Amino acid sequence: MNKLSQFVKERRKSLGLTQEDLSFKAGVGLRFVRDLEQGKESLMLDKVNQILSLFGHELGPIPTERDENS
Amino acid sequence: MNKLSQFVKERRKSLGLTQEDLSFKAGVGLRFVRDLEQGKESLMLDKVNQILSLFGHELGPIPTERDENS
DNA sequence: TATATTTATACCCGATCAGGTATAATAAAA
DNA sequence: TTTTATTATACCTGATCGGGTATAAATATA
Repeated sequence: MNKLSQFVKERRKSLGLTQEDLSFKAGVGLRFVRDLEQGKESLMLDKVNQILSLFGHELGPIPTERDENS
Repeated sequence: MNKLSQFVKERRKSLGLTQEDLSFKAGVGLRFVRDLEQGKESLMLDKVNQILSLFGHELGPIPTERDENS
């Protein structure tokens, strides 16, 4: 479970949507939403963006996680 | 040409690397680097991250570009 | 408890990506 | 200019993603 999957899961729940609801609204398959929330690494960029757009977000390069305790 | 492709192209050049150099260092095919820099939308998430990691970055959800002039 | 809802996992298959190669176009250097 | 290096585009193929479906597990509700 990575940051992306956590982000999606949290946003989805905060909107009171099921995975099925989200897949429908985003126009992707239910299986894709599941793979995403389960932290699958090999996903199509554009499909992920279809989902993130529902949350007003998109994928972009961000500095790699620095260790919090350093 | 989107933000991601611009980011990669700029970072690559700032390091004085050719697309071929980058593809080798990242462990992806040359064709992939080209598709990426050309702004292809349908790319594999993990492959993109292989490249971004060389720049100390990774893909993550960012707020969708708000219009600068509003 | 039992029942319904939601989520997780596994399989099959068409569509498509990534790699490889070749060729063309562009840019840089001599 | 010619030559070289780098980038862009097109084709072919194996591998794999995403959709659909089914089933199981987990969670919530009565």
